[in-house]
Amino acid sequence: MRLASWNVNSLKVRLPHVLEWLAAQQPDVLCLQETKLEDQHFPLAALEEAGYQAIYAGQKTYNGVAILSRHPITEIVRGIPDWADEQQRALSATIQGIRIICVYVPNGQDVDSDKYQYKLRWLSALHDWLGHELSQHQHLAVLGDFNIAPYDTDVYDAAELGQGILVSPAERAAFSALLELGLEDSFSTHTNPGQNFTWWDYRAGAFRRNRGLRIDHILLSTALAKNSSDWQVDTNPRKQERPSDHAPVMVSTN
DNA sequence: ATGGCGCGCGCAGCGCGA
Repeated sequence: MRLASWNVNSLKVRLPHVLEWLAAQQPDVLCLQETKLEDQHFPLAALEEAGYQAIYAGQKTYNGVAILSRHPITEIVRGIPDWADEQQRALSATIQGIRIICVYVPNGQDVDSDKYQYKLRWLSALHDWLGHELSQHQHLAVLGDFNIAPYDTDVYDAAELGQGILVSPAERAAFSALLELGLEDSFSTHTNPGQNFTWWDYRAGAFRRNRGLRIDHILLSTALAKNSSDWQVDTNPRKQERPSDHAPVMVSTN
């Protein structure tokens, strides 16, 4: 199974890129974030034409997540169970025996903001939920935009970013706590040392200068990680006209 | 070099992302 994740920053605008990427890479599963579409506007027909089933939890203007799959999708759950959240940031389902969890972790805006506190609460709720899910599903994958760069090697300039959002100690501790549940960061498992960014600011030529961050992740349960291989980030979509600011990431499992 | 880009909304300019 090839599992992938991509923050598309508007599925309406990025649909041609998504269709092109699906045709080129043929993932079994693609988790999307920031679809920014209400469910009645989801481009289901075009994706089905491309050979993908889809489930989605969207809202107007902001957020929104979806899971595309070439295989049957069952046990669909919207949001984090028993945790009230008006923002559409989580969607899960079982595909080919793998529990797939698609997440769009809040950005946080600034460490002094209410949005940052919401981000930490959201991560805590995610932690508790994943603990339960891991007790139910041996083969589990969490894919998405985590808005956390786990290590200084995951940022273009650690000194410049300081202890702001995306790299603050509390966010990194929350990320580590997810791994301690029994999840492996598939990047760490398979990639040689070096920078493999997944996001670059639209401004100031950040992509051209490779001033990016690694904030999109694929976490695999121990049993699933054992037979996984080939973590990749595909920077080709980021080079196109009107790209998403994120690049898709993917990993293979058996 | 976070004032600089790109998105949605909605028709001007703002909130937001990371």
